Amino acid sequence: MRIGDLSARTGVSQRSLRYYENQGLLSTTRSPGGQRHYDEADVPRVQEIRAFLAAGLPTRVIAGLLNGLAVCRAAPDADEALHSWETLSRERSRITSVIDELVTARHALDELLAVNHAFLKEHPTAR
DNA sequence: GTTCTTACA
DNA sequence: TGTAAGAA
Repeated sequence: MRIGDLSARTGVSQRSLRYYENQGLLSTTRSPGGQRHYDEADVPRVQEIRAFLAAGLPTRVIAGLLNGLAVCRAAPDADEALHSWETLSRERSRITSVIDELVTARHALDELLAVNHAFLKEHPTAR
């Protein structure tokens, strides 16, 4: 499929898709005229890229993760897959830490909101 | 009509 | 990342 199709199917702009390719996150095949061609597997791949990007990972890291993912899928029991597996596992831990920090931040905000709510309850005219 | 590259806001 | 410009 062409870039317009992939864009429509993933909701990701053509601009971003070209950018992902430049960052080494996506590989494409070119038609004689120079047009990019994507295959079905690129749809879920773009979805993964979006998820990692949303998780705050820099494109450089994502490129490495995606490769590791490919390696593990190709030969789950190969030697090379072990290193990739560890890298992926490490990244999972990092993301878990970030989530924990976000949850903590949310708790803090909840408390501030609770205090503010209590204040307004005491002084209805304050607002 | 769709996509490509390059460049600018 | 959006958008514009000019070529393919």
